[in-house]
Amino acid sequence: MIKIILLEGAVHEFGAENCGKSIIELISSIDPKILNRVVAAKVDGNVIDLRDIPADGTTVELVSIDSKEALHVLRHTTTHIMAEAVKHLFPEAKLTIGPATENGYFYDFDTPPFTKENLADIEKEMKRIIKSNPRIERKVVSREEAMEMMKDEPYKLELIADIPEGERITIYSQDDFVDLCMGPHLLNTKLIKGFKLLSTSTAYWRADKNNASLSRIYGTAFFTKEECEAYLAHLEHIKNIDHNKIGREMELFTTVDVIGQGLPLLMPKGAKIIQTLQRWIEDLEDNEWGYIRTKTPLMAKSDLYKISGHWDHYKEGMFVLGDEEKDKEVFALRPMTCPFQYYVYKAGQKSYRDLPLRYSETSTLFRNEDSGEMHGLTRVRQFTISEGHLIVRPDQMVEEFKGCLALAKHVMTTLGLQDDVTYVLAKWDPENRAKYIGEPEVWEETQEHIRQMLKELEIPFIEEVGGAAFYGPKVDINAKNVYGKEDTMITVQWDALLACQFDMTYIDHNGEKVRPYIIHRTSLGCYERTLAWLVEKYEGKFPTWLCPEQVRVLPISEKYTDYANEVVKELKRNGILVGLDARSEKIGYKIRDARNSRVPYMLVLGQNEAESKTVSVRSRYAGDEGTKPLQEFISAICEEIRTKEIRKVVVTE
RNA sequence: GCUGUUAUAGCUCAGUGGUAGAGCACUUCCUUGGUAAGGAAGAGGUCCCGAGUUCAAGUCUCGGUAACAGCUCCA
Repeated sequence: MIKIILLEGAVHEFGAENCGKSIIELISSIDPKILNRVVAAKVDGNVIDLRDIPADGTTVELVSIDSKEALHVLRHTTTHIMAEAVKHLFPEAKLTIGPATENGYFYDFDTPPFTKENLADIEKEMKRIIKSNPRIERKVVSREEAMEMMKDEPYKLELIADIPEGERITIYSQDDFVDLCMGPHLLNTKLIKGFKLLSTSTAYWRADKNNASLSRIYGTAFFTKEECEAYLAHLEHIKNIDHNKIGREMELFTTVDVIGQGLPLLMPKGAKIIQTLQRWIEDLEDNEWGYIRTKTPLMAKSDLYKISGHWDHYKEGMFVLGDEEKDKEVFALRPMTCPFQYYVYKAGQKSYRDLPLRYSETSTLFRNEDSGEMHGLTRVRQFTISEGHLIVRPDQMVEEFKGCLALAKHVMTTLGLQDDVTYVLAKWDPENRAKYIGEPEVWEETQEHIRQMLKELEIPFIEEVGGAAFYGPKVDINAKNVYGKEDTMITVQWDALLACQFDMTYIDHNGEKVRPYIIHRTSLGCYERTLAWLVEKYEGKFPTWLCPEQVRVLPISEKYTDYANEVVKELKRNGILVGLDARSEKIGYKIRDARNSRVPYMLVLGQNEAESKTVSVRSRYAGDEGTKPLQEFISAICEEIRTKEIRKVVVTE
């Protein structure tokens, strides 16, 4: 017996006499029209092809065109259509792989890079193919048959050779196009209503840079033209909130070719925001979370890095000053702060009573990234992090680690980013023990401790096998940028090992020298990267406490410059970051400029205000807020800054 | 690091071998009491850097630098 669950939930049962029929045939016997709204099927949660023949006893669920899985199938089929079009226009191009992705699909070809014009031609050919509505066929074949069919496609032959013995091999085809593929695919192309080729690039075969460089085409597809257009509009929108674009427009940072790659210059506004963040973090750590501050050198002799292991394993990533052959001493700019803080610890004998010691430093680091890696403020060669090392007794480890997570959560929440991050418990890989030091039981126990802490702090998290450092598991807090690319913002790492490497000890209550444990952690992570993230999160409209300009004073004409100056002085006296626009243009210009600068409050001053000592407030949160006494406005904004309030931007303009 | 695209005024860009351009911004003057744009005049350019081809290079060729996209990498 085979059960088919229809879209509306009704269950159809087929007797044994129907075994051997494909899902298409089974559905057609109920009502052929169902096929217009179904693109695949699911058995035990696995998406399968409608051409498949369900085994006796199977329950088959249909996948409607409204589902996420359906979009995946649609895109997978679209990429095959694209490959067919490429084959028509570039018969010498060799096929490799072409999967659907989160937002679309790509296909890699071994052929010279495509140009923009090529893309337009390919798109045209795809339209022609889709219009002709070819039937998409599937064949289950033997390995030999597959190799015969793919004999002119060396990459496909390589893939066939990798298919495990006994696994089913399927070939999909439409028109003259034949491709090795697991499917599932649409039955024909008439459901492809909206599609677009987005960009070209190159990629390595099997993601290995030693392999051939392939030409990739990215595209996307939807079941309706409207959805496709909406997605393209969305792409256009995110381009306009990319920190690398608006961060420059807002004059937060800039780059200069003669200064170098990955070395952005923070301009006054960007520097102000980072200063606000830094003062907040330093005070928070020192006054409320028990940290003590260090200030250690930005460079050291090679000797230090030889002890830490960086000289042997990370020299390529460091800026080395001097020539090992010629110079007596060679220095390198620091890529991390760990050993510097360890030597602060080692500068005196420590008792178990001294621990935990929570060292923190606003630390500038230098990493010589490969030239293609730099991006805006998120991937740079010089950056500053809130780096800390907690030297603790083993029995304090859990509590202190939990404290670091709680601090990280507090920081995220204050910035309004708590819901935008993914907490990742990066674990060891028991299958790859050579990569890690320590006993399996200790790893499992430590990981369970961390799991427990995250649960107690009510932090949702995912677990990732193999992401741990060689010395211990860690929690990474990751965030996605506007394009969906993930970066680590904050990390808290468990380290029961490095104290030995640096010969760090304390005297325990028996009077014996023992090894402390170490927690490597950041509370806000990299300031530059955080700024980038805030820009994208708030589209440049930061919470008031972070704004480099919190209020702009706009006299309605030059007659009120004196009163404006008075207001500016009073705001400054209250610690408010204020700008004055005393140009002689019409007020409309001034308001436009303040809005473009994303200033949260504007005070529009005219005769009535000057006489009655009030201000007309216009804010990005509520539009025109009316006229109020100056002191009332000051108290309100000071309170907003003090509490670091995050107000929702109301679009009134 | 790899592949591709790009680099012209503060910004966005036009300019396919023959006198350096537009819009916005800027400066000055006039105008202006209200929410995306009043008028006039003016200033502003080693056309990224270096070499080559040419009678002649912003334009063609080569090398470098930087920005962007993707890949790879991120101890």
